Amino acid sequence: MLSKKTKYAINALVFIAKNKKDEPISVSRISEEHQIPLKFLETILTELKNARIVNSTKGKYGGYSLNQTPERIQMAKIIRLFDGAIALLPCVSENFYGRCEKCIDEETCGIRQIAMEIHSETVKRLKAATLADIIKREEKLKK
Amino acid sequence: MLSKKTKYAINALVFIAKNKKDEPISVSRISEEHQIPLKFLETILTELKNARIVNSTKGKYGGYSLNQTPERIQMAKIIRLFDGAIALLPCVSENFYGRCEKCIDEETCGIRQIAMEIHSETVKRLKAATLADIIKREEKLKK
DNA sequence: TATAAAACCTATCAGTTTTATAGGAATTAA
DNA sequence: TTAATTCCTATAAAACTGATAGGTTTTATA
Repeated sequence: MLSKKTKYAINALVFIAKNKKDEPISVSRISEEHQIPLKFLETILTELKNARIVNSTKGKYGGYSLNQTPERIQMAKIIRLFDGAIALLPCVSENFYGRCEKCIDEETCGIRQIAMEIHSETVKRLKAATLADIIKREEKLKK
Repeated sequence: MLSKKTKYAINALVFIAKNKKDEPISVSRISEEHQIPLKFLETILTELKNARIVNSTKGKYGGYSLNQTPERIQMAKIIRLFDGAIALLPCVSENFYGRCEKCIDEETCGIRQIAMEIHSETVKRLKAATLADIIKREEKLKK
């Protein structure tokens, strides 16, 4: 399951992306709109900023805006940033590889093979799921 | 990521299933073979027993054996037993449904639609992944 | 130049979950 | 009777999650 942090991050990004004027959006604005605790959301946006997904404008009338086009912001990246590995097992993870505890032989592990297949399928979909894609889906669903 | 509990459970089940003679297998035997803490493994097998996946024989020379054929024991079930929902979001879970916090409209949520697609694909694979399937895969990989 | 609204910084913390450990009671084959 | 086992109940350390607290710094604008 995705953590609240990841879900809040996705909601915030969708909210920022939907804003057509190119003025930055403040944390307090997103916080009110989505009922996300202000201070918690602040740390989330700081992480997104450190990952160069958004950038910030300081001072009055400041806030956050996207640092990449919505087409380039993939859910795979957001999830990895906040929740870590997407894989079911560390031994099939691309970005957070690790051996399983007490694994006898990775090469002949049956459950590993299954995890690999699920992983590649899931990652493929989470890379296709960009901010732009999500917004397009929502527009379609609203009709 | 799967919890250690789930991984230990799968390892234990594979070990029990591989045993051809139909004598039960003791927890201590699995614990030694797989380096899993004895008492921890005990609680895992108790849960598997409560879920009617294995059954137990008490007393000397007792232990655990499968309560279903390896063809009927699906990884989906084991994972749900120890880790809960397979889905990325509670709102697309079959067995552990719940609304997302602060969700405005489930029907028009874009990330939900993506989570649904990933969920159905993943569950399909985790249902096909039976104990028998895993063992067959391992035999193939050993060649 | 004062003010208000914002990001930025650092620290803390409560609750839950995960991963165990401890010590025995009951059961059963030999 | 003994040894090996499951079964039962309680406890606990460590890590993680979700959040709060109290400011400092920056900047647009009246």
